[in-house]
Amino acid sequence: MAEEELEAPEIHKNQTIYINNLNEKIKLDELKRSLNAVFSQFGKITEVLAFKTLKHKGQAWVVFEDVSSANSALRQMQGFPFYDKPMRIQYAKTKSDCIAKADGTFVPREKKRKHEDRGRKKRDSHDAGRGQHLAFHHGAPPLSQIPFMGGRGGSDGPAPPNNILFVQNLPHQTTSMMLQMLFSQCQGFKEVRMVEAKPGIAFIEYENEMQSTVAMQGLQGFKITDDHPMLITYAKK
DNA sequence: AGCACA
Repeated sequence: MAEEELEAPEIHKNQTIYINNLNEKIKLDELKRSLNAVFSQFGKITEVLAFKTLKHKGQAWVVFEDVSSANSALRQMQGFPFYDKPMRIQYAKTKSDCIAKADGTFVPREKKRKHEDRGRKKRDSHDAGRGQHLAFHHGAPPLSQIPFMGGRGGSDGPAPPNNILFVQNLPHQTTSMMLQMLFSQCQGFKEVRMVEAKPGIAFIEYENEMQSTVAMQGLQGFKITDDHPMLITYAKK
């Protein structure tokens, strides 16, 4: 008895993760860019998918090139506060089309045909247009501004730039000295303020917004410990 | 809650 939760060895892993409990107020385009921003630290992302239909609101699929990336993303970002809601992450149930296409195993699903005419396999061979995906520019993050601070304001969009940054998801043992060492590397650094009453968060002040923005982009998702990628947003004014 | 490939 008393075996510590041995994770079932038979979870069917997938290089695609399925995320739900996402903030539904966020526009799809922004949501996908933010997901790309947070998850690209775990490996190359092939595609991020999200839909706005009723059945699919608040959910997204992030397709990695490797299962190992998906695996660490799943474990490390589980419950990560994202637009003020903890992400719930699982492996996707099925292989993503873009992966199947690269595999050569893609078989176009027929949409609700009553009679399946299985006699016809149109040009099945190995067409599959390989390499038509890789939709994301992971090498050069397009995040001129990382927008997942919709949270408190939600519908009013991302918090406006601020020379003060708000950092969340810090591990408990974080000290202001650690943060100072990290954030003082960026131009314009002024000071770190931690809130004793609230572990896990900090405020980092820069001389101006340009500088705080650079720092945010540079340190977004930085892990002081392995299971706590920091989430940096602009502080509310 | 909700597992798709628009």
